[in-house]
Amino acid sequence: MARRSDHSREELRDLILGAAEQLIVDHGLGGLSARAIARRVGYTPGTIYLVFTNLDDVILHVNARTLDRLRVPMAAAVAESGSSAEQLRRVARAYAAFAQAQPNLWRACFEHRLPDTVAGPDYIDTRIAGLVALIMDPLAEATGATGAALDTAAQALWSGVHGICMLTLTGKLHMVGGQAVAHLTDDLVSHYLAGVRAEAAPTGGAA
Amino acid sequence: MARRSDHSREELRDLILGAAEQLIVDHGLGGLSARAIARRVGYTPGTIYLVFTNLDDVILHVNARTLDRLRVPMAAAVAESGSSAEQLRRVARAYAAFAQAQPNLWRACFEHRLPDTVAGPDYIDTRIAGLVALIMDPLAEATGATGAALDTAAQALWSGVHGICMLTLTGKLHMVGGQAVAHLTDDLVSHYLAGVRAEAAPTGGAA
DNA sequence: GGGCGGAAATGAACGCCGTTCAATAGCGCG
DNA sequence: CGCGCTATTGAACGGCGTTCATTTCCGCCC
Repeated sequence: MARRSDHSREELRDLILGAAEQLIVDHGLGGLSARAIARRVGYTPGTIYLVFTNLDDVILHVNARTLDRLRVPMAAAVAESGSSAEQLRRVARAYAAFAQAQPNLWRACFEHRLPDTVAGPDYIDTRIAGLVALIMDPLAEATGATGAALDTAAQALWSGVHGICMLTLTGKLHMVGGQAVAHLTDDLVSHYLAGVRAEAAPTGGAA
Repeated sequence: MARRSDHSREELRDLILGAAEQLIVDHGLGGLSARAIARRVGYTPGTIYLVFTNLDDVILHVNARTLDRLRVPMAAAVAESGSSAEQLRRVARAYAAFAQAQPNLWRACFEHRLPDTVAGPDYIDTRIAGLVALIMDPLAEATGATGAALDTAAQALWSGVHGICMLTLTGKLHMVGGQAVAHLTDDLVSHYLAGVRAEAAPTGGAA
């Protein structure tokens, strides 16, 4: 044993992340373990700790990858032509579609909890902030909001769509008529935007 | 050892649930273990399995308790006088306030994942459905929606408020201006309702 | 070519976990 | 008083994250 550079440190890193990702895809976060990763890559558990500081570190890097992949369809949704409201509906649908297509990876991003004593790393914060940033321009255009009002709208709408995905995915939305996710996000985005606009151009009358 | 009926089965059940709840409150779901519960109640781990089928069973019963407690302020919020829109804003605030006051218990209800092969028990589904049912009447009144449209509105709004609570609590809402939870839920509820109403009484003009 | 320094990888170890179950210890009854 | 019954134990199994002394091999220098 003790092969020297069967794989470079970089290769080993990718190997481990790939194995971890596959384990999460197949069995969820709960199916991930250092020993399972090691088995998959043909090393021993100890080796993982030469490349990552601990399992949380591995998970966070898998999550970073996932957020990068999630960004692609979301960015595309904003890039396409259409009214700002349509763009926002499309982004929400893209988010929901990703969550449905890769439920275990998506959930890993939001269900993984690290010890209360340690803060999440910047490279995760940055990526999430980057996703939220995608909707700011269309949202400003669709609502006419600026400053703090725009921040509020972004947070409310983003959280709302996120909540729809989460509750739908985990089956914790117990209702008689279960609605399709895209239908729910469309409904939330459309009506929320209409509501903000209605407030901007206040009571009753035309113009 | 082997004390006979120091506690009745029923007392033991409550003892275990109380200990489990306190452990979750103090350290989150991750701080819960059969051994920790046993230590707290002065029994051995094996005893827990005489009363509950496994740890998941314990957690689910703690969650049922939590949902019962969550129901109280929510029901009070609907009972108070005020417009239906105000009632809905109050329910949302009550939900958010509970989530903030008991973050670990609230999160346990939604982050606990049982093996994919087994379905959640009815007594959880029933309780969640009961909570959602609280908002149906005011929502019907506030929006004028009925049937499937009402279901859609309930699911969208409920999920939205839930998402705000979850992302705020887990600190995964990465934005420059972090808004207070109550502000966000008020904003979402108000604007969503306004949007649905605006659609019902369609374009521009008065009446 | 031979040997050596240093680094890569191992694998055993620690203390935790959920869960099971034969063995035991104490109560209630005859 | 002693027996049977059952509530409870505690040891055991396999798995977990993590650490680190030990081993194994590579590349370099002589």
